[in-house]
Amino acid sequence: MTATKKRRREPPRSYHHGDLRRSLIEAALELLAEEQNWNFSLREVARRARVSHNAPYNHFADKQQLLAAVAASGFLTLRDRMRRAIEGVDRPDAALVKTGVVYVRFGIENPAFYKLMFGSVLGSGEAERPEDLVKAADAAKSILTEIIERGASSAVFPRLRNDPKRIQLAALAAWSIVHGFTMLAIDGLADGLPRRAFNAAAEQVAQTFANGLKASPFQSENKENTRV
Amino acid sequence: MTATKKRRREPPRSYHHGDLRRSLIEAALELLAEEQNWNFSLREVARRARVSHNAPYNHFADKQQLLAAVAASGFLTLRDRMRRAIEGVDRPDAALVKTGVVYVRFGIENPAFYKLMFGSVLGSGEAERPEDLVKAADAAKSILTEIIERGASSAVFPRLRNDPKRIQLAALAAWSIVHGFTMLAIDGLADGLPRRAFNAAAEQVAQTFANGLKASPFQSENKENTRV
DNA sequence: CGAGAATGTAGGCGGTGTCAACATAGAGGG
DNA sequence: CCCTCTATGTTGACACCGCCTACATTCTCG
Repeated sequence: MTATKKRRREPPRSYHHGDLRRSLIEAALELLAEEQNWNFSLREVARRARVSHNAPYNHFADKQQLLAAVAASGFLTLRDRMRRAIEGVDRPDAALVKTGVVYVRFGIENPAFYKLMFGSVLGSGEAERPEDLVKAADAAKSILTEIIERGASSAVFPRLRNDPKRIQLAALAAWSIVHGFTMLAIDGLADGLPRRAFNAAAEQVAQTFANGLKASPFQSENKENTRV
Repeated sequence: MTATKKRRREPPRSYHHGDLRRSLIEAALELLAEEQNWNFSLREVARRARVSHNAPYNHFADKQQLLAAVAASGFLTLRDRMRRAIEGVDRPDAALVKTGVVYVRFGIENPAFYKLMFGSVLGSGEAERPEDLVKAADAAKSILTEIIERGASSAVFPRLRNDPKRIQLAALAAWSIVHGFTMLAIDGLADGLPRRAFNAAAEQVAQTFANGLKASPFQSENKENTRV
């Protein structure tokens, strides 16, 4: 163990690498940031990690698995950022807004990374999706869910009044709008905006959503005005 | 011209193909549907079109451009479906809901296709994005915008009261929530749902959104409760 | 300390994207 | 009507890729 730690701080000399798995993920992240897509070759990743073109196969079954690991790491850092953003924020509505803003900003600042997180999942009918990735995504989602649960049980979001089904739907809707907005912003399809006003717009979107949950349940037409 | 038409209905015999560009797009669509991803090779596309592996380069600068053309075609058929869904529907709120439902269904039924539409756009800082693709996406968006404009000018969506900025934002928010919901549904991240209830959930989401626009502007806290 | 599991390297195979050189077909002016 | 020009296909080649098998080195732990 001490040997491993040592190897990680001095330039990896020896035959064995120490923590190649992590290095590969980091190299992939570099390439992702540089080229803004994930068409880079697995061999190039290996080169960056100063390792033969076949070494990665000891850690990942194929390229797809590497990308999935990168994606998973993305969900985890996103979760951490959201978590840090709401430290010490007590009011659930304020927390929800902060979370949304941080989320959108993360996506806009790391467009390729963000797209990879959702894009690499594809193909997978359902089961092919690596468990780590699903877990990481759930971890990120759970931040939203927790906030909404908190608001529901403390009467800040009276519309949800502790109905677990409504809470789930509210979380899903929250994620939907924030995710959709982020994707459109990344793709430059949000033309209506003054180009630099993304932060403000993101805050408005998040704010509006929170307000929707705060409003007391009054509407008549549809019994399911639970969220949005 | 008549010669061209003839060649398109009998098995393409001659040296020249007639409408290879379209054939390539169709072949790519087939592969996309079969493999549920766009990792198929350009050469395979050429094979399906019964053409040498280099013929595509007479119509597309590279593989990316082919994919972009496929994506553009996707936006156009999506637009058509939405348009057909609201034929004869007069009330803007009802039209908005129908549009949303059709949109989500399209995404869920053609997950890889839908993801390609948004996924292939990447990399492009802004200008690399082929103009055709941008146009097609705008054409799809314009359906939403038109409905919302109609509702705004006919007082069905009083919150927007003909403020063009609010209308733009409302359209963007509408697209955001529908797009986000679709993506999450595709990725199976909408666990809260009974698995088959997507249609119902989609309708609820759309309905709620429309309701949000219909409600009269009453909220106090934030002057910008324009949408959602 | 010695065997076996982990983890690395070397080399090869079929396939890929793209380029360059050449072939054929259709269109339009002499 | 022919003859050239251009659009569109074809063939061949190159470097590179993903992934496989075989082999080498190191680590672990009984």
